Formats: sequence, C-alpha cells, structure tokens
Amino acid sequence: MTSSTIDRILDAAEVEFAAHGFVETSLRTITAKAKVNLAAVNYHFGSKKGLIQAVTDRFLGPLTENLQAQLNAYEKAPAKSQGDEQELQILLSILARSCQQVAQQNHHSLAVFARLINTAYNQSQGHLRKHLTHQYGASFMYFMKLLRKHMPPMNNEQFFWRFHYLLGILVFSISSSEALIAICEREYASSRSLDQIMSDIVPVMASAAQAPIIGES
Amino acid sequence: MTSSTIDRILDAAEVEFAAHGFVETSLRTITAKAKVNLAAVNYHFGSKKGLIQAVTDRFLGPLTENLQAQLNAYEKAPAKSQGDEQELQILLSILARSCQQVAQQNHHSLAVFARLINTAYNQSQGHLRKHLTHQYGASFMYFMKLLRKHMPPMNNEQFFWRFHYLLGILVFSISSSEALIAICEREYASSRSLDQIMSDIVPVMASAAQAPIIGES
DNA sequence: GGTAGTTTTAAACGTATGTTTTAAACAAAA
DNA sequence: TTTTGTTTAAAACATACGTTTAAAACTACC
Repeated sequence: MTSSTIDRILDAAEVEFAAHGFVETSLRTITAKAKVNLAAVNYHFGSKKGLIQAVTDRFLGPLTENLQAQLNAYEKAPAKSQGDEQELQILLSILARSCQQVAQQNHHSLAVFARLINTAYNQSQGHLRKHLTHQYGASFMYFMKLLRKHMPPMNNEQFFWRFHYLLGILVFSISSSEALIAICEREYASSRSLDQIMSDIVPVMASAAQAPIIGES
Repeated sequence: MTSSTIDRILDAAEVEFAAHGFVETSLRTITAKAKVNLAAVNYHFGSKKGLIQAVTDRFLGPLTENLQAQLNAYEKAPAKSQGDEQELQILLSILARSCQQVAQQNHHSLAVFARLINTAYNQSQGHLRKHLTHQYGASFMYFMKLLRKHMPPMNNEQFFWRFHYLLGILVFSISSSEALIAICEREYASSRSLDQIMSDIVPVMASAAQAPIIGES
C-alpha cells in the first residue's frame, strides 16, 4: 500500500502523456488525476524527466524480456524453410504481439509508448533517446539481426535506415492512432481497434522490409 | 522592407520549430533570433497558434500548387503501360520531388514541415490537424486517387489506413532525420543528406503500398 | 509640413509551470 | 510510549511563458 502512490502516479502519467503529450501535460494534472499531492512526483521521481523515464522503463523492461522469450521460442522452432516474406511477417508479428501482451498484462498504454519513441527521436538534444538506446539498444539488436536475415542484402548503414523506415510505420501509426481512429469513425462509420492496426501493419512492414536496394552506399 | 519583419519571424520560427518543437520553442527565442520585438509576433500573427499556422501555410501553399502541376504533367504523359510498382514509384517520386523543390526554392525546412504534420496528428485536440485537412485536404485527394489506381483492391477504409501507414514512413523519417543523421555519422562515419533519404524512401513506400490486404473490412 | 495610419518599442500583466520548503502524519522498531 | 525514518500535505518560490498596453517611431499621402 505504501508504493501505491508511485503506481498511481505512473498510471495517471501514462494516460495523460498518451493523451496530450509530455510537454503539454503538467504535473498538477497528473497528481490531481492520481489523487496524490503535487510534491509526490518530485519526491519519488526527482523531477518530471525522471517520471517520463520511469514511465518508459516500466514498459520497455517487460517488453524486452517478453520479446527475448518469444524470439528464443522462435529460434528453437522447426520448419524454417519458409519464404522470406512469411518469415518477416512472423518476426514482425512477434514484435507486435510482444507490444500488445505487455501493454495488456501491465495495463500500459501502447500509444504513450509510441509517442515516447516519437518524441525521443524528434527532440534535437534527445536525452531521452540516449537513455533508451543506452538502456535497451542491445536488447533490440538481436531482433534486428533476425530481421535482417530475410531482407535484401545491404550494408550496415543501409540496414540502419531501412529499419527506421519500418519503425516509422509503427511509431507514426500507433502514436497517431487516437486521431486516426477518430477520423475513421467520423468518415467511414467504422471503428478500428489498436489491435487491428497492429495486425494490419505487419504485412505492410514486411513488404517495406523487402523493397529492393537501389542506390549505392 | 516593411514586411521584412514578418519574413524574419517566419524564417526564425521555422528553424527553431524544426530544432526544438513547437511547445518547447518560446516566442522570445524566435523574436531574439529574428532580431525583432517580442510583441511583433502577436501583432502580425495574432498569437503563437497563428504563427504556427502561418509557417505551415507558407509551405503547404506552394507545395499543393507544385504537386498539382507535376501531377497534371504526369497525367498528360504517354506510355502508361508500365507496372504498378514502377507507376507507384513515379507518383511517390513526384511527391518527394515536390517537397524538395518547394523546400529548396522557398528556403524552407523540410524537417519542420514533417514535424508539423507529426505533431498535428499527435495532438489530441488537434486544432492544427483540422486546419490542415480543411485547407489542403482536397488538394491531396487527387494524389491519393492516382496512388490508389496502382495499389491492391481495397475499400475506402482500408485505403485510408494504408495511406497513413505510408505517410508514417515519410513523416517519421524526415522529422527524425536530424537525430538519425547524427547517429549515422557517429556509428557508420557516413553522412546522408535529406535528399538521399527522400530518394531512398520512394521504393520502400512503393513496396509498402503494394502489400496484400489480408483482413476483412 | 502636417496629419492619419501603420509599425515598432519597452514595459508590464496575469498566469501556469516545475521545484522547494517546512511541518504534519504515519509506520515500524526500541 | 518514545523514537526514528519515511511518506504526505499545504504553501510558497522562482521563473518562464503568451499576451496586452501605451507611447514612440516611422511611412505615406494631402
């Protein structure tokens, strides 16, 4: 019960961050929704930056573990003689499923995570991006290595860019999902869940991953 | 000379917005860099929101004109019996070239434009997104219509999502280009220009556009 | 040259923010 | 029960922001 304050802050912060962004969300809004005193954030997390990183870590920690476990199972599985296209879809599905599982099990918002990645890359000085790559970069290297096996031959730099092009599909779609779903409902009278979007994205990313390399270095 | 104040504000705002985002950039920073009085922004643009929209319009106005002109030339051109893949690449190249041309001719920052689109979709209330779709949505409908001709058959809703998946590649890559280029230089000792990225993206987007539709409605 | 309209300037306003402080409340151990 | 360390509470602090104001400077026209 003593740490319920911390959890309530993290929960409220996640929701508010996902809905309005990091800069636009004030600590007063968060503490009010969490029914917690304003000073609690600075007491438990040191600063607003610390809170943002804590929100990240609470998602990325379980995610990297979950992803690694599923990748291990994937590697041990037999029947690997499928096409690259299908193999890519399997790998990307694993990533998607990992995100969804972690989000569901720990009651996290996928949108806030995507938005966090988004702003991490957009912030020019990017203390957040450095924290993420330093903390979790290695965990994703393994996934990237597996992906690359089924992509056209290219050098490291080309793969770096190609990977981030794929990442763009995921990050933009998820972080904009709220707005896109709203438009979709108004325009086509049809609602689409985040889970559906995650499924839709897989073949699109797989196709993009297989696009031929044209330029040199 | 009388409107040089307006232009200097727009120029400075564009650079600062691209470097640090909209919320993080203060009017005092902008007016200082523009060597203009603080009140000038509110005098000429009404508010900070007005300034942001003005920065948008200064890019999107010429862009839609340029794009429309190039699309007209494309439609009049002969030899349309190429494959869908190639046709998609042509269309996407037109969009990329349009962006580059407008950015270069009018000395605009492509990154700030991408970031603007990005934040427009991420902001939950999204006054900016509404302004953009209301003002320029129709201009891009034509382009989307041409694209769709060479994509797998799908209904309107599916196309809506697919198009935004493609948009994600473009928007994320360009708006994160500063960070990605920096990483690339540090990691691979190789610098990549924004123009190269724009070229690289075309076949990737074309591939993503052609990915098969799997789910129903 | 004087005048009307426009633009620029310097200063202040009001507000919202992250953070700090100081004391009170609480929990657990001696 | 007293004491010790930790957590919460309310208030204030310092600052940065967007915006407004009112006077000065400037421009162009009669």
